[in-house]
Amino acid sequence: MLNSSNLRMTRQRMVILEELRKVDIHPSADEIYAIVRKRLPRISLGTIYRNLEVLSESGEILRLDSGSSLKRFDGRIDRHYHIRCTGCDRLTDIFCDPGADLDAQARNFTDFSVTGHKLEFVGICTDCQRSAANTMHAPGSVPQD
Amino acid sequence: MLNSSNLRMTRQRMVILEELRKVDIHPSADEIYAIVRKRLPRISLGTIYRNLEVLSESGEILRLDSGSSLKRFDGRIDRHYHIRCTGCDRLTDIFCDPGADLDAQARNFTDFSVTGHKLEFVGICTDCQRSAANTMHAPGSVPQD
DNA sequence: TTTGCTGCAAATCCTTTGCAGAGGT
DNA sequence: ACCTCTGCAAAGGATTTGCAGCAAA
Repeated sequence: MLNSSNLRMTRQRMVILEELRKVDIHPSADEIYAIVRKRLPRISLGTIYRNLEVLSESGEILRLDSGSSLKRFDGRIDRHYHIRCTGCDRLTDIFCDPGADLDAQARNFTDFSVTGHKLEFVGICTDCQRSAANTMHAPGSVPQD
Repeated sequence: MLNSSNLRMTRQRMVILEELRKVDIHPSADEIYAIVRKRLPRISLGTIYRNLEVLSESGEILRLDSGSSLKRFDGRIDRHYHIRCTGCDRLTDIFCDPGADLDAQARNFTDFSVTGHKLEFVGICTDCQRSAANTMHAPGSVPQD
């Protein structure tokens, strides 16, 4: 999969990927650093970050807690969800409630005491749809799905 | 609501709350700083952060992108969700699929082109349930819900 | 041989904190 | 008056980046 671009499977990249596939603790970059250092004592944290970036870009691993890195705040405290635009990172309210019994369903699959969930939709806002259409296609052929 | 604790409604806190209720852009701390500074030019970023903390603790506003602040990585890329323990922040896989048509439902409530969603459950893991029980109750009376 | 990758260290970004004085209640 | 809150500035933690040498292909 890496071969597709001009990416190289270096020893460091290999070990990071192997170790990440071994564990189920969903480690942070720092934890991965600690784990990988047992096999490659001279690896640097920068290399860890750069490879996690490459590997998640190429789909070999998942980056959790994604979306924008900075916290956002909402003056509305009534129950609603959000949808984030992958183009401009804008966050918009969405007042649907598709997950009425999400928690109840989850309880069948875990021994956690389930107290709630966080659900955020991802999509492309109308502005970004428009500018993508203008840049890449003849106007009017807006990609819908 | 603030009156409940020994909290004071200062001018700064007031303005932050007012401005946050006016906008729908879900601003970051920095954006709130910029907005509020128009009315209170001498306010500091530290004050913004401290008040956002107080206001979200007391339920006046919502803090989005919550959970742990550091990114985590997953070597499994097959479709699955996660559940995070509010006690120890541990992240665990959960292989249920309650949201088969979440995206489809969301499409009825937005003009975004919906491409997906991020769903994370929240709960208390068995370890933390146990230690809470040991600390706060007689053993055996584990709080279930 | 080419050029992507590495280690190192400095830089950057976002957020938190210590302190002495200001201001709610 | 009491004690929380403020502005300021410095510290903190996580992540990114510039650079010269190294090593996949």
